[in-house]
Amino acid sequence: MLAAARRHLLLDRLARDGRVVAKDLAAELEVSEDTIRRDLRELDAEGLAVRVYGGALPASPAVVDYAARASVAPDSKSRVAAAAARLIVPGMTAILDGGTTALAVTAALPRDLDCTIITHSVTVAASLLEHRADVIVIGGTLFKHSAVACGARAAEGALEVSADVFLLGVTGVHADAGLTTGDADEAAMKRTLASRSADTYVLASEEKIGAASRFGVLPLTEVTGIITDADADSAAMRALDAAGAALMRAG
Amino acid sequence: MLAAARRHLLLDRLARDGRVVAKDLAAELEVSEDTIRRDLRELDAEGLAVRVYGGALPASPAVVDYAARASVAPDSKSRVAAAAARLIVPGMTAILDGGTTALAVTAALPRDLDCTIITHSVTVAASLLEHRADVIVIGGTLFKHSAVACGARAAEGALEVSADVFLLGVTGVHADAGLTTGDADEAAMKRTLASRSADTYVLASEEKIGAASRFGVLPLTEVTGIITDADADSAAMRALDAAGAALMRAG
DNA sequence: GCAGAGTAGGCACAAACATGCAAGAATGGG
DNA sequence: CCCATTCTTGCATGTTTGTGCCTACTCTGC
Repeated sequence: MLAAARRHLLLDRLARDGRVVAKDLAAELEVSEDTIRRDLRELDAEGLAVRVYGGALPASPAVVDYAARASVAPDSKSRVAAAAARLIVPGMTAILDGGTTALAVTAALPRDLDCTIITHSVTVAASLLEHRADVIVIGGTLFKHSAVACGARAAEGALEVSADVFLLGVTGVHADAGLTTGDADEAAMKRTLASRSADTYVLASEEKIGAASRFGVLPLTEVTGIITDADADSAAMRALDAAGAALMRAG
Repeated sequence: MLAAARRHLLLDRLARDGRVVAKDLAAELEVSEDTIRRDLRELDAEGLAVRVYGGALPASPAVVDYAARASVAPDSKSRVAAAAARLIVPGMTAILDGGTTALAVTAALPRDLDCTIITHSVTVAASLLEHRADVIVIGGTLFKHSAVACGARAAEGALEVSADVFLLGVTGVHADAGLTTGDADEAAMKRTLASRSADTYVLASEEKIGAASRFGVLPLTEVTGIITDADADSAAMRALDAAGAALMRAG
């Protein structure tokens, strides 16, 4: 194997796996670890990778985190996100809400999926840069707490789009209070987005079930489904079920 | 798992969950608690986390990026960015372009500065989340290469704003070709933004001087100033000076 | 102020490392 | 076509780094 081709492969692996282990690659390419180490040292010198003890990491920290996340046991948030990501199929147009669970959806979304994602969250948009999906950003005044565009201009922008599915993030899913969040403006924005989509699914990781915040977004029965991995036998889940919520099992 | 990747993961968890418990992470990553504790101790020493009894908490963001900045020599880009950031004074409304140099401006901007920043870049908007500044995002179709909103909707959004100063990023600053960039749509967007601002300054780090790209943005003489730290005696800089460009020394 | 969890420092071992060297392959001029 | 030069690779070397375990100490909640 040519040395240059090997370097190229190392960079490929860095991009794909988010890391390279000198020992493993040496075994795989049937060269000595010294050779791999030398390659990595040079890639580091060129700024294309970062040499670390045991191998190398990509020069871009974002890729590292992506890979690190994928290598550990998924928590409630990522299980819900993975289930939600499966709802987005090729050719579809989806609206993605802001918040950490929506961000987890972008991480769970296949990078080569051909679809259109509409979002009012700058962090969600930024994390979709590495994806093939078309991204449409809804602008407006940035609400710092959850990194989403809000206000009159954002609401106006939301009215100009429409989608097949809306993945809605909330802070509380409660049998009596319904779907709630912590900010009035944000609640209005979420309502507007829901009205622009054929279907709406709620991203409800464990800690949201049974919780309620100050501002109502929608009644439980106004959404297509509530994606959660909370224990179906818990009191809060039974209450939701009794209230007519369309609970969907994640993971 | 590579030790360096584990550190990354710890930082990621700190950012996501707001805390790290040594015992839990040791179990999750299948290493001893000692190892996690050592990692946390080092992150603390680097100022990237704060060690507490039982685990660690995130360091204040201000300290974190001070630590990050201190570890690298300021390059041309950050010198230009620092000079540009000084143009933004309290009470001002500034438009920030996309690109890595504009991103460096956000890093150079004091976190407690009271101002309004308008941007069509999602990465710039995301990095302003920790700042006191009001942020207005211009939405539209995301142009992945430079992480900015482009297209008809973005142009429309740009026409609705106005500002005191526009910090313009380009890929080429050339005596004959003027200010240029690599995409036609982006060039048009930059022109529109310039028309909405009283003053326009160009972020021209070293490597841009004397370079030219395919699409023209503006003639050299149409901007208020060109901020650069390139050698004033170089041929390219002399040519720019002769062409009537208002060169401003950075650093 | 006591019990139990958490911690730092020391120790030992294994893995990973840089370095120098020599053999072999590729390259380039004569 | 051949010889000199350069580049690459693998190996042996002594060194450094990361890790787990142990012990003595410290912190926290009751």
